[in-house]
Order: sequence, then structure tokens, then C-alpha cells
Amino acid sequence: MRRSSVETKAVILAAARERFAADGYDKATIRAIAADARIDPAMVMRYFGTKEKLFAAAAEFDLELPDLAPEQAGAGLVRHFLRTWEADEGLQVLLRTGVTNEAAAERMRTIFGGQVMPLVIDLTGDPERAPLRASLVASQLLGLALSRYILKFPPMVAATEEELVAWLSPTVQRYLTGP
Amino acid sequence: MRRSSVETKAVILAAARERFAADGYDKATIRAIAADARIDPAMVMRYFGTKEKLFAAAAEFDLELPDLAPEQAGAGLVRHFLRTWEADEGLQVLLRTGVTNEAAAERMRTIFGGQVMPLVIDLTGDPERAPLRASLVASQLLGLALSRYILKFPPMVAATEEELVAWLSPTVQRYLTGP
DNA sequence: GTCTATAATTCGATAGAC
DNA sequence: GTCTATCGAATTATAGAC
Repeated sequence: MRRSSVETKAVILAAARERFAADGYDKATIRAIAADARIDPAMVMRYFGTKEKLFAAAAEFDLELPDLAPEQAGAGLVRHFLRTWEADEGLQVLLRTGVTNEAAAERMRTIFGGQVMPLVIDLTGDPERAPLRASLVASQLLGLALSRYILKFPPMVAATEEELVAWLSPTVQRYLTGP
Repeated sequence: MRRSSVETKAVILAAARERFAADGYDKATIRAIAADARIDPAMVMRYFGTKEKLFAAAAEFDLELPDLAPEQAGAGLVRHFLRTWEADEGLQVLLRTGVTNEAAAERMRTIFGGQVMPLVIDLTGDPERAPLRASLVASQLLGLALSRYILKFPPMVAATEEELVAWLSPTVQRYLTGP
């Protein structure tokens, strides 16, 4: 099959995101990604140079936190996180990989520290404990993703979005603004 | 060097636990484990048969939940979990591996479902929502381990045991017995 | 109990024809 | 743009000498 340059690159990248999200960095081989994209493995190297660079492109991600009213910040964050997880594979790539890959772990720290912390400061006006608050929020949100989407605890998989929001919102709200 | 059979086996197992805990299943090679144990790679195969069986032995783990007074169950669980994590590498092995290995994920489900759920039923006398409650507890505890020991968010690393217990106890307590 | 040698795979990466 | 062929490295696993 003959495709345009941008088209081919996009197909490869989509397959790479799926594989990295499902298998992590090491088990997601270039050969498997190429097979998914119905393309020759050599093409992957041609377009992205190395596996490392392909991963960097696949792990591109932005939380894109919305503006949230102070008293609804907890619920808003949980809901936004759940929807982002299901809409964008980037987060899944980072979590599956960050566990055994220092570069991915570093990006996780940057994303949550860099994006949740300003929200906390904005909500509380207290820069002092903002880093810890942001990390506590991250711990619950990532624990949610871990148990629901990665480890697949049956009750977490079965729960509806609204159930999870109802259970987790008070937790996140307290980490954000509580004593 | 000449060692007894049980001694050699114990040395190998200790090295395996460290490697699996630090690198996950795939990156922890038999060669690296053997090098750590200052032993020939062939010896590892001799004692454990396959890498898979070696992993099964290294991932042996028990939460060993203590009896907890109802009103202190949250704080007790958080504290017990933190100490168990640091004393026994088994949990770390399972978390690092469960993210990309279905067998380890299954064991995680068994451990948390099987050991936290009875505690919930004992505390609440309500078997109906016990599975979800146990999973919520697991989500926060595993999120704690993830952010503090794996991804190493600086504020979580810097926090003392008592700080973490103070922040997380109300969360866990509510998941256990709250509305 | 310990080690050497090696079989059998698999992977990332490169060179080059078309 | 696409593919074949292949290199070099690394891995699990096995056979067998000492």
C-alpha cells in the first residue's frame, strides 16, 4: 500500500500508543507496533529514528485541567481525570511505563506537579503546602487508575463514573483545601 | 565458593526479590540476579527450573493484617501498609510487575480482595458493599505506594510516616465504614 | 555444587535494492 | 515510500564436564 508521509507517521504513532499503553516500554516491540500498523518494521525506524524517540512522541500528554469552582474542585477533578483517561491513551502509556522507566516517571512528576499544584495555590492561596496537597491528589487519582484500569479490581471496573465521583470527591476535596 | 543447598537457594531468592522489585519482571534478568548473588546463572535454573517459577517464589507475600479497633482501622491500616512495604519487598515486586504482567495483577486482586474484604465485613457487618469498600481502600493505599516509592513524587518521599497517616487515615476510614 | 559451552530466540538497528 | 536481508547483542534454557 502506498500512503502519504504524514498519513504513515500517524498510523505508526496510533499503533505505538496502543502498544505502549497495553504492554509498557520493553514488551512493546517495534515489530509488534509495525504489525499493528500493517507496515514494515523498518518504516518505524525511518520515521522516528529510534524506539526511544518513538516512545517520546507516543507519551506526549497534557492534563488540560479546566477551571473549577472552589467547592466543586474535588468532584470536577475526579470526573475530568476519569474522562481524560478514557479519551486519551497518553496517560495510560505513562502509568504503564513509569513503573519501570525513569524518564516516564519524571514526566509523571512534571505533569502532576506542574499542573495540579497551580490549581491548589489558586484554590487555597497557600504555596507552602501546595506541593504535598498536589501529590496527595495525584496519589488518589493514580491509585484509582491503577485499580480500575490496570489491575482491574472487579468492583472498581463495575462502578459507574458517578459512583466513583461520589466516593472519591470528598477525598480529593480535602487534599486540595482541607486542614 | 562452596555452599549448602538451602543457603544457595536463599541467596538466589533474596537477590531475585531485590531485582524484581527494582526492575520488574522483564528487565530483571537471570544473569543480573545471578551476578548479584555472586553465582553462576546456570545455578538459578538448577534451583528454580524456570524464570517464571523463580518469580513465583519471589512474589510470595502476605499482608498479615492485624486486628484493628473499629474507630482506628483507617490509621492502623495506613501505618501497617507503610511498614509492611518497607520491611517486605514482596509487595514492591507485585506492584512493579502487576502493571505489565497479568499473573501478578491476579495475585494483587487476590491479596487485597481476599484480605481487606473480610476486615470490612467484620467492621461493618455489611457484605453487600464490602468488595467496593475494599477496592477503594486498595486504590488509596496502592496510590500511596505508587507516588511515594515508585514514581517518587518529592513531597511524598519527604513526608514522614505520621504526616501520611494523618492525611490518609480519614480517607481510608471513610472507605471502610463511612456512608 | 559449580561452571563452560552452546542452542534457539528475539530484538533494535543498518544497508541498500526497487 | 516500501521492503528484504542481515548484523550484533542479549536473553532463556539445556547438556554435560569436573
